[in-house]
Amino acid sequence: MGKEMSAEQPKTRKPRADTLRNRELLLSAAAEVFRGDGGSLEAVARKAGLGIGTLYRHFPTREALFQAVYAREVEILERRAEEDSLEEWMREALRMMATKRGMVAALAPVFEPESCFISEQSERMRGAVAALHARAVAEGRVRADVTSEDLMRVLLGINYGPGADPDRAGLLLDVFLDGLRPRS
Amino acid sequence: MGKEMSAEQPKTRKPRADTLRNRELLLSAAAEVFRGDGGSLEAVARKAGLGIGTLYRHFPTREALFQAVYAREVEILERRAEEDSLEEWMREALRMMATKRGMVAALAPVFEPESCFISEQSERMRGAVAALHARAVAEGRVRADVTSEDLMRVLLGINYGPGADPDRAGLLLDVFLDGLRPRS
DNA sequence: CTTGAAAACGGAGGATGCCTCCGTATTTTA
DNA sequence: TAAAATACGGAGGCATCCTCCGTTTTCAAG
Repeated sequence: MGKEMSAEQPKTRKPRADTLRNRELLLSAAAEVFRGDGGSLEAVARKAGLGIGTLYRHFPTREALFQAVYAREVEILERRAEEDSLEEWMREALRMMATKRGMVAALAPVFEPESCFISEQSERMRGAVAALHARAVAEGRVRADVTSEDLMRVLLGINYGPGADPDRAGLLLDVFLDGLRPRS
Repeated sequence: MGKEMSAEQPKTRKPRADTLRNRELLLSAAAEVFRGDGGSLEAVARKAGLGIGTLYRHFPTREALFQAVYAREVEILERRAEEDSLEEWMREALRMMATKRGMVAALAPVFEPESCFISEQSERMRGAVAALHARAVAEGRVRADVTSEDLMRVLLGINYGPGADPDRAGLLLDVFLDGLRPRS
């Protein structure tokens, strides 16, 4: 808080090339390893052809890695939120999550309910849901006492909760959405 | 299948006293350790003042231990299933689960979606839900395409899924139950 | 191009947890 | 009380986590 007064341009070096390259390597390795349900962090580093230390420097925690892998998909969802209806969108999200189910298992070891991966960076995702939710509420299409975060909860719960079955998730979402309509 | 023909009384010894005592010690230690979210099996054995080997002999797997701790609560639910309505019962189950949320986190490390703790021994719990569900379907009070196992999934999902919030679970269940009524 | 310092890499190693195995101790039965 | 049955304890092999620091790579100033 003392030395650097000026904005932020003067003292920044260009980011090193290997850093960016390795980050990419790690992300794709992680996606592949985690897809197989239950890979270790060391396995990720190995598959990327990098040291374990490098992995930890890029992604200090399990969650950080997970979120980074997910980032791109979230962006897509974010974009779709502008044209889809709430129901369409939730179904789309459902499909997307189904393909990555294994990651949660891999994530589980250090899972803390508090700093859950819903929060933090995926603020953007919540933003997308919030927007859709607000619209739907304004149009009187959904109950007002259910929050957009509740929607996330249900989505994640039927996908990743204990005993979740991707084949049933669609139907369960249908039921929930039915119940979501304002009381008649 | 060859030697012992008669029922099961003749060749059974009396169960050893230490076995029963230790089983109790382990169960209460487990309940306490797991409540604190994220305890190790070795911590359980330590708190019980017993060797890790003893723990494993009593409860060969994480799930076995978890289920044993839960057994009593399940019995209660089983009993209530005979007098409660489906909705009342699910709310009761909700309350019960809320108190034990940490255990799922502790269970997670070896979590296999397949041999999930829903299945296996807690067959009885599923039986209870199944009975309630069958009754409700017969009376035309719920959609027939949702199975009793789906009900468990939702219950567990909104309680233990990522981002679950015990304070919201009740409302979410309400919504789901609303949607569960047959399409008009 | 050279060069030195900033930045990043690699992986050894300490810590912890899982689970098995078997020598020792306890309990039961005769 | 002694033999047989049963249970106990915890060392040890293996896997993973994560940190720490000596070595290597990259950048940019001269």
